[in-house]
Amino acid sequence: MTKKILVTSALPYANGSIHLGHLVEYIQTDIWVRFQKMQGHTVHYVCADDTHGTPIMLRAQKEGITPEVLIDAVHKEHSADFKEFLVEFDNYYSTNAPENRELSQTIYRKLKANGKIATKTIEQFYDPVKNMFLPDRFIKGECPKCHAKDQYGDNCEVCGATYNPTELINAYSAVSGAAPVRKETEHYFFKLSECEQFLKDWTRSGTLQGEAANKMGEWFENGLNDWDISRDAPYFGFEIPDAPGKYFYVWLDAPIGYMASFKKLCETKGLDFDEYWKHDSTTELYHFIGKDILYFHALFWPATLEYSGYRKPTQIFAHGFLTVNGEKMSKSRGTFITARSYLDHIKNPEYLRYYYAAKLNSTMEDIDLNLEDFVARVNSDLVGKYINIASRCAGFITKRFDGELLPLAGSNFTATEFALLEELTKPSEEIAEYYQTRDYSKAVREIMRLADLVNEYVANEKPWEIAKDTSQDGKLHMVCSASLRMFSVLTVYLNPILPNLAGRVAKDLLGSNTEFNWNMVENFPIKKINLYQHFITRIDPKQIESMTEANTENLTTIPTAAPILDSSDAPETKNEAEYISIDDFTKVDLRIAKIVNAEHVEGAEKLLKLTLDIGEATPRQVFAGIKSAYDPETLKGRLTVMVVNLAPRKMKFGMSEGMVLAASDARGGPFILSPDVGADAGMRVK
RNA sequence: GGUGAUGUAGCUCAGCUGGUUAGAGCACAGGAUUCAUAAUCCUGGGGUCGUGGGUUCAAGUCCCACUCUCACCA
Repeated sequence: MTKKILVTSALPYANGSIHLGHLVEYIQTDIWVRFQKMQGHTVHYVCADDTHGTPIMLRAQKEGITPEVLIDAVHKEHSADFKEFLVEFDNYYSTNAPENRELSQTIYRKLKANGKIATKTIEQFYDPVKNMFLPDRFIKGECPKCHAKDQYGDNCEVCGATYNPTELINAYSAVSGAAPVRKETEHYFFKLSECEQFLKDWTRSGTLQGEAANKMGEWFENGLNDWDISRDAPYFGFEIPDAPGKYFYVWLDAPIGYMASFKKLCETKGLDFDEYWKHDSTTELYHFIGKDILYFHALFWPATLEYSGYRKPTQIFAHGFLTVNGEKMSKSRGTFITARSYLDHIKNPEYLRYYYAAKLNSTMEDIDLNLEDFVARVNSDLVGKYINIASRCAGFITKRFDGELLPLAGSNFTATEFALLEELTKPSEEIAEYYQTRDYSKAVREIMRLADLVNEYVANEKPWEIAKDTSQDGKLHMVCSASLRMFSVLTVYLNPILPNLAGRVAKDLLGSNTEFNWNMVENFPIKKINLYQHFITRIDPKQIESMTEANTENLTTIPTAAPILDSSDAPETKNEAEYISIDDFTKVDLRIAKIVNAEHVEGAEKLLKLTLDIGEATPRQVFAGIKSAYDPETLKGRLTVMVVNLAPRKMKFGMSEGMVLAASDARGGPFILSPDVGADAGMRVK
């Protein structure tokens, strides 16, 4: 039975590059979509950039451009990244689109007509310099518990305490640095508290994974609060109808972006939008998301849809996070890898698709990208097992039989071949079920087991020996034909994961131009094969090394834009009378210093002991408070900038003969400086 | 702090409703082989299944406590 299916992946925020963590979801979804299409279903896969909100607005300001220009540039970048990773959206749109504005406002009006909107005056922090209300995460200050400086408004990263921004000591705006003031404002709320029964029923109706349903249970126990859906101007987003100066909170219009993207697709492809979104739609709707945004998709979103008269999602598929080498992605370890950086170094996106597939299941467990394992697994499974089958048999067929494969019919093969072919095609339904249930790791496991069987068959039949005896040409032809037919079966199985490779194999080797469908497991249309050429090469571990190195360097040499805020407007509020003269400046003797040694200081919480070569007879010893941000090993051999004529100072751990310069503020740091290429130890900085 | 998930060979992971000597792939060792960009095949070594209790004739598998890691919530 042909189904009509609409699939979405979560909308990436238009304020940063796609990285390997994002890709887990898009690859997971794309594999599923391709699989569904192979089953003959009608599938539409849509997504969009999530473009609204304060961070986008502030970043655009910082860069001196309009938010529209910013999100347009990011849209191009994201689209290119997805395309190269073979994530095949039917439409990749933007939440800042007319369709989304209209849908958001329509939905709001329906919610309001249904009595689900309330207003309430609340008190919020306000930045008197920037004249804007501040979200919690834009307020920083001293932790009321442990007195750590520069903590966010909601919790302390040092002691883990949680609190309200009002409790912060010496709170300041992360935007302007000014002390925030309390200010009243009227906000609009979605009365989620009235949706509890509906949501309880909905979440129990098989729409969520077991773990996700448990999580929902927790939320229900705590009781549902009304959801604040408005933000005050200035805000980059859509205005709320009949509420001047009030904008939809980004999380209201973001999921509606799924609908908007599909609506746009309907216009270009002539589809019926209502068929997919009307309240009693019989089509299927699936959202792939990360477990971090389950709250929005399993509570707000279905409630929004229900009370504005639309259909609800059929199912929500939440996945876990990505770790790299067992740890959270880290810029200092070089494991915060963008999609682009991966492409630059590893080139082949399908290796990552394969590895993710080999790790993914239907749960919300985190998956780990172990880079060594990645290399081993891709090289051994794809090159050593799968493609090797074609590689070791195709040559005989081309050289001895003019590329002709023996047809499946008749008595061309013995019971052995038929039995093995049967062995390969028999798990077709099982593998399909694994794909269907997003248990890709089991699918991959099974497919590789089959690849092992084929290699074993080839080893047993020894075509290279048969080939020596021309009287056995018939057998040689049979063994190689059978192997290649088995290879084609594996190719069909792997197609959702490796669409490009499978497509090239089908076209360039097996001479088939047919679109893949699942039935080709049984009868792949091959008549004559073409000359075998290598399709894929092994990953050299050095590529991994250079990738992590490049990403480590990125952090220290290029001041990559922190994904969040900016306080560069702050200087305009400072007193400009405090100029210094050039003479004042030249009093500071800055030199390029080579870090010849760096080590931990026993007993010191923040210090590293650096040995700095500035061209003097004996290197300087300097203690620098950069332990929190740097591993000493990574510093050795680097060039940086030091103040040479700072009065030496006796510290608890020894003399410090100068200081190294480093940048930091509320957004992070310290980041030490690096000179441009060409500078060398001892050069004066002026 | 509360809640949830997780902890099985060097690495990545399977182990369903408890049942013979705990599995796979990779890595490692030995052998075979040479068609295949050193791939393939066979054999083998390697785990007190996070820790400690308990239930049971029998527990990696159920219960309790503790602990590690991750996440969410306040």
